Amino acid sequence: MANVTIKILAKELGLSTAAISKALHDSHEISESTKQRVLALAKELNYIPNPYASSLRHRKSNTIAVVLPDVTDSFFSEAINGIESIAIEKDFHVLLYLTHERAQREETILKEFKSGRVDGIIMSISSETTNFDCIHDTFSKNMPIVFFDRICEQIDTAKIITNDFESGYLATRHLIEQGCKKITFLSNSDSLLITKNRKEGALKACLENAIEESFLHVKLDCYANEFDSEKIEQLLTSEQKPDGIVCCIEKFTPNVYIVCRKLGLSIPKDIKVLSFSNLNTAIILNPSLTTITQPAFEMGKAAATILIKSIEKKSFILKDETITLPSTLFIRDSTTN
Amino acid sequence: MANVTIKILAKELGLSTAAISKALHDSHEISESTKQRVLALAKELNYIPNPYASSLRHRKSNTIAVVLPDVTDSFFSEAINGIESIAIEKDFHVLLYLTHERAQREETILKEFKSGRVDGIIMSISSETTNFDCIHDTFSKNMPIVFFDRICEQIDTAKIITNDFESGYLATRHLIEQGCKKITFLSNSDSLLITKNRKEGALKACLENAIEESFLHVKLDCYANEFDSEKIEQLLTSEQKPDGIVCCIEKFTPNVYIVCRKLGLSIPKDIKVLSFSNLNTAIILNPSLTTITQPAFEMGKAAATILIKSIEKKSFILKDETITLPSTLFIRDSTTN
DNA sequence: TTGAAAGCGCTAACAT
DNA sequence: ATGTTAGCGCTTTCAA
Repeated sequence: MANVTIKILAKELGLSTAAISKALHDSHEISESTKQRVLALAKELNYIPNPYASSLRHRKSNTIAVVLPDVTDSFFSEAINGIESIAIEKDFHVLLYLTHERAQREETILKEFKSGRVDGIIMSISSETTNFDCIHDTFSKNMPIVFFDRICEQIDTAKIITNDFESGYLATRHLIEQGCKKITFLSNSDSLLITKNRKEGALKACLENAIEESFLHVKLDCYANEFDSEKIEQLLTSEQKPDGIVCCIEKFTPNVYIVCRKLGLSIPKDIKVLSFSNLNTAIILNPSLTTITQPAFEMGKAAATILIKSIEKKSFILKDETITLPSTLFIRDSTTN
Repeated sequence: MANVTIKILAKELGLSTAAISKALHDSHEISESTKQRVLALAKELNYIPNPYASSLRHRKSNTIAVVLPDVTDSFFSEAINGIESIAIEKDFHVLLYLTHERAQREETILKEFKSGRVDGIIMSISSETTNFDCIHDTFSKNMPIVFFDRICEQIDTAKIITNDFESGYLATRHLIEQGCKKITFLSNSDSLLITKNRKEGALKACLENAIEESFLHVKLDCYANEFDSEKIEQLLTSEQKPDGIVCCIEKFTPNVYIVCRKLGLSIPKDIKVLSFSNLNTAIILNPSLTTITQPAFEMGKAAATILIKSIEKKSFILKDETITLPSTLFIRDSTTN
């Protein structure tokens, strides 16, 4: 691979490597005629520049890292589409790293970025992450980071989020309007800001309707499926059995549906269920699932746009700035009578 | 970023850069005591090797490319998980490229790989791809490629697939056993081998039951949602209206369900539907969806394992070898009376 | 307009 | 056991 080098072109044309390099970059120092000759030969020999050689010189890799908890979540995979659409446009390459919701993995990944492998990072932190030293450390070493969705408040950089508090509020208010009096918030984390905000929003709706006494916050483990089922079953057979559930993450929905079926609980009659989700099967679930759908693609796009801008123009500095794109509540059968 | 270099360590310790390099690689040429000193300082100064410098020397990037049509498809996102699990283990990095089912994009992406940016490629070709010159070209330049699922027969390399013919056959036989007499195969491509094989399998089942006359092959455009809906509606209101549908790709399912609902067709009573899919919401659809589920994670794992082996040991040459992992038919309500 | 030379950071052959 | 040197492929002064 990559055998045709500038050196070869130079020898072939009786020019210096410097001249070739300049010609290839359309430098004004080089005459039109030589440029033509160089371009022609480059094309003929199928010259392709070695990206690592020029990375080494430039200290720029034209590569960004995308660090995510879970690529099978529809929100994240759509966000990747958004990121990729910009990367392609700006001629950037995308390294994908998955944390699988583990803080430990995240740390290892982030440390590696101090190597200069990437010019910037787009990330959504894991549900476990509580210590931000490592993130802060690589960020403070001049590595641009843009957070999206699961942001890290403590880092003074750009953040792309949705209106989580409001979404939690509207979702819960909707449940209450549909007659729910005992709301449970199925959470994926005790630490994530988005989860906290969604929960706070939910709680506000409960408070406004004086049903905060029965509000429950139940944390499930995103990566222990059977265990989750048990926990849901416990919940739904306990004294505190809710009549309305807000799932913080789409992954919980199948278990909730299945346990309800097993227990003979009808959705939405006995219990109403709603989830944050971007799944396009939501509409054909049984019953169709009311969702809060985030603008995943747009968020990815925004994150990539800002990140790449900050990489390309050093005058553009990532401010501690939060861009909020609104989510949409799609009301479907799982919450309506 | 990446400011601490071997040179700095060398100066600091009064050693040559060569000695540092060897010490860091635990060479037997270096005394234990200096190794200790070097390691200690490296740790203290937080030395992190520049990957591009060593890539340049070694002509090895420890990076693989994953080229996919669509990251939001549950099959592909699970496959990424499998690939990533091996990449992490073997200390490889993963560059993600999406073709969005466009041959043109695929070609551009593949050409770039001649630059030496990656040591190998894992790919699943687009539904449009009919010309393999470009793939062949980069493959013949000594770039290892492993195909999975949507393979390219013409290239003499390793391929990880599932038993597509058999799956198509079993799926269709199942439909016929459930009483279907007019089967339609909703296809995503006219060229993909997997699609052809699935269809052939389906046809075989029809032939065995003498209902091949009514067998239909309808191709939908993966990226034109409304258009697909129309086409499905046409199909379901035509003379040739099937009583059994095999979806080649999960993306078609929502439209099929929705159109059926719109037309007042009951699944499974009036029409039975089945799809190739890895969605874990299949079980809670209305009705729950019968699926052929491919071992996506394992396929990704297998592809990455083989690719990386061929990168690491030059003695291991990718043979034109096909590894077939079996899919599973999960029978659910969408096909049973 | 072109070339010579140095160097990005790391490594490997060949001294010492 | 350690150092010297050259070079991976490309870019960028600076000199011609």
